[in-house]
Amino acid sequence: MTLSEKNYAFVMHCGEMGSRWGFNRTIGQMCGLLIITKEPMTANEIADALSISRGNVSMGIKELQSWRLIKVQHIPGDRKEYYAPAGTIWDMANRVFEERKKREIDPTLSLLRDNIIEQAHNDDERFAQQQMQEIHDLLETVTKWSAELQRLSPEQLQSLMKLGSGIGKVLDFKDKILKK
Amino acid sequence: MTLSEKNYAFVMHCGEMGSRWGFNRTIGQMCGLLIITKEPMTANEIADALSISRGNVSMGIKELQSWRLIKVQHIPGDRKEYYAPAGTIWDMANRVFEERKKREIDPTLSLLRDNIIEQAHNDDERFAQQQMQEIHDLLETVTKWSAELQRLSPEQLQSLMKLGSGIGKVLDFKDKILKK
DNA sequence: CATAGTTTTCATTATTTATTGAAACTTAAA
DNA sequence: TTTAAGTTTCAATAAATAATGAAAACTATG
Repeated sequence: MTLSEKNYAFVMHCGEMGSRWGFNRTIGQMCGLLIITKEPMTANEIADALSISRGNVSMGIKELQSWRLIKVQHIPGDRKEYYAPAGTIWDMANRVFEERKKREIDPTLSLLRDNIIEQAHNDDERFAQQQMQEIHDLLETVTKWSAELQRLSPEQLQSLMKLGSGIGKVLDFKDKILKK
Repeated sequence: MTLSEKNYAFVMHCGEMGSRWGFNRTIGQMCGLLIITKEPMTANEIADALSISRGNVSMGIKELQSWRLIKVQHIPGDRKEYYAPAGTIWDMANRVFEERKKREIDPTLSLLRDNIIEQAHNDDERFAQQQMQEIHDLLETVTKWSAELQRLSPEQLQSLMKLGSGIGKVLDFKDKILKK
């Protein structure tokens, strides 16, 4: 199978973006390719479609699996492994978020806590600690919130998403109610 | 000035993370260094503190300025330029968000729109377009929301942040009100 | 307008990261 | 148990990215 011009452009774009989302170009391309391809693909088909080596595909698959972005499927009477996206677009976006949180935010929070609990010895250290505290609080808020969003039911989520500029109004509303 | 062990660890960590947030290791270190240093620093001080070349610092400064993360200050009677973070931690986080949106999401949205408006010629293209449409909608929602958050007053923002698990309740509440 | 302090540029070099492909490994079926 | 279809590994190589530092370009000041 050969990609149409538009689809090719999309896959290449995923490559460019991929490197900004935590994996490298090739892996981004693989991900994009699997997303726009209706049928699951074999490793060789992926290699052909992207003109990359079989070994490279194998490594990419391993990586995409570690991000829980693709799943393996089997076809009866066929020994090859077929790969497909592991869920909807929304699922995948969530996975990338979760995974990046695990790889970036969590270690950072841990380092910040280590630094903050220590007694500051002088003014410079005191200032540095204040700053780290701010970063820490910000990251913790983000963490709490992302966990919160994932806990919402799909209906609530949709409701929230549609809210848009209404969010401010709802907040004001809530405050008014609470004051009573 | 030489960094304390803890502060050094923080700066190095910023370096590691920096590469995941859109800039390279050195630039991440520079950013971290400026954040935990109370007084604005000269380019030479930065170079010394991080043991990197003067030229490298110059390039890093340019990059950090393009992200609007640092500002220049002058001291009367001193020809050197002094650099400091451009705003609070929250401001900086916002900038990184905005800037990444501009560099990653916007071009992606544009490419997706180009592909979606085109008439699909066959089933494969039709499927690909559906998927792209989903990505498009997701990204647009994210975009709308981030714009929304930036429009909130600091008080509203804080109120929202404190809401935490209350968000579900407020949503349900809102729905109930609307139904009446 | 010459100078000295300072910053920027950019060709070269160093480092890091990604890719290849042949060999090793795995496994279902004969 | 052997075979062959398929997958993975990893040392070698290629490609991309970052860092250096000397030279060029600025720019306040006398």
